Amino acid sequence: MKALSAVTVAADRAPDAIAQCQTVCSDCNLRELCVPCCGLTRHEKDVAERLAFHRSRVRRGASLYRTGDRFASLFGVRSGFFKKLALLEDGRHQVTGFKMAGELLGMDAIGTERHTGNAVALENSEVCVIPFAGLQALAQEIPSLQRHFRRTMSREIVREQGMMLQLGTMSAEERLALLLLDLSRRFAMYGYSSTEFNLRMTRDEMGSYLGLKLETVSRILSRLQGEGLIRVKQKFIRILDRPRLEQVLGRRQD
Amino acid sequence: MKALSAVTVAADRAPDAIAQCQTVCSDCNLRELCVPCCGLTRHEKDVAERLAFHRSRVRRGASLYRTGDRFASLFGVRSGFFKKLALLEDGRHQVTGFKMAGELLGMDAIGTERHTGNAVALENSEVCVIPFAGLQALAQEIPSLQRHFRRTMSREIVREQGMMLQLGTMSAEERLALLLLDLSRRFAMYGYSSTEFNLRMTRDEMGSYLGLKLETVSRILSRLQGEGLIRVKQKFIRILDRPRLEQVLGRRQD
DNA sequence: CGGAACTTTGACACATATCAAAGTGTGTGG
DNA sequence: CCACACACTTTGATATGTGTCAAAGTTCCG
Repeated sequence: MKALSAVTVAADRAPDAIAQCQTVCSDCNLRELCVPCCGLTRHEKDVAERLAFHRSRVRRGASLYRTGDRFASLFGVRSGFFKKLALLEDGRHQVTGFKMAGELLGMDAIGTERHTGNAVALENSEVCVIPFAGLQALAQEIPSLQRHFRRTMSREIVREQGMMLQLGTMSAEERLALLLLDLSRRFAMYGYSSTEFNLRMTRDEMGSYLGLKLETVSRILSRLQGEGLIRVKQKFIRILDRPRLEQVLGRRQD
Repeated sequence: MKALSAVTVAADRAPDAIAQCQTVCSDCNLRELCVPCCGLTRHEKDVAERLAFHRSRVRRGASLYRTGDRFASLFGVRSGFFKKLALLEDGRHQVTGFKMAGELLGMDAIGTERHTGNAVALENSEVCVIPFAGLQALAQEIPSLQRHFRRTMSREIVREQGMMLQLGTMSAEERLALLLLDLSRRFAMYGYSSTEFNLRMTRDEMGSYLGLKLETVSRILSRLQGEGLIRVKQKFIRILDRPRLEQVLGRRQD
């Protein structure tokens, strides 16, 4: 895959795997989501030495992986922004999620042999490639890692399923509020501002994710701005009145 | 849990676990979905002897498990019909799927410690209780079982996610066609008629699953009947023109 | 037989999609 | 550096699908 051909920067300054891993993870914003390096004891970290990591750049518009690709690695997003796509049988496709720096990509494929969707960079990005075979071998020896990993994976599945479930019963306004608050929370979690951020996706991509047309997305954003809940200027979003934005989600009692 | 208190019939005629398991599985319609008993070699079956199975009845309207219940067992549906429910934070709930004889229930909880949803019997049913701890121990020793199990689980997740994904972009008519064809396919898979069957769920439950109101479900069924695609009489469904019903799903080209 | 639960159908309201056109921003090549 | 093309966004007018409310019909079961 072209996107993964770039020489890793980390390899230059860190000749052996563990040093590299430490370099990667110490100043890395993957935090608790970085499965192999966090929550391990000294000894376990030694064992982790066997895992070979490397970084890789993905240019805007390039795919990190595609539907049907053999599943070999997980990807930690070090910087940048991705969308996940599902291809429907009839050739159309739908955005199934967004991933930002600090989050893991590729878990959709665990259990199957192949990736079940595409991951496309929405801006020039950098990922940490985590070979799954090595990770699994490691997990055999370190039960805490096994647990951590299973928990992360299932949380991911529950979160995404819950999201999709809810979307089915929500109005367009509720969907937008949910997306904005979700992005806000995640930006905050990884150390960015929770009240101002730039959307990396287009209205069309938001709509695809939320099950709305791009015009509807645009209209609702304008409406939320008109009501003083947010400020919108193209891709820039500022949350002006979080409580009321949360109320949009809260006021559904049937 | 009340629902699981019934004395197992199988235990009476089969004193030891393996004999019981064979009894259960040989005339059981779980087929390839019955994780522990299928695809095992002679030796592996011996190992499987350790797994204690039992059967249990669940009366119409009773819960097999509830949200938050400690996850201890998987359930193979031997006979009957279940709906799965998700409880949304605001107290409302939504049908997330239906399970018929031959299918597995409880996989939603794997990875977490607790069940993430309810399973309610829509008619008097019988399940095969599969203790997960034993299953997992067994899987440690039998790699093929491990694989089989992971594959079954991930297929389940992919199928359900795909379903929910698609629903988001479909019209009411497409949703109904999808549900009818899905049920038809599954009835056929387990040896029942694929062209005539009785729905076990109400219009309201179909609607909850499909993201539609019960009146809409009723109207669409009437419309499909008017067009000669199906015959509807209350809960009875006969598929009259499968090709055209499939076309309802196929004619979505954007 | 009577009541409860479920289903069907109609009239109407409303949210979102569709179609169309103008506006804004961005990158590229001259 | 400008100009042009292209991609994306906004807004309006209108169409359409589904929800809502209401009432009558059906089936089931005590």
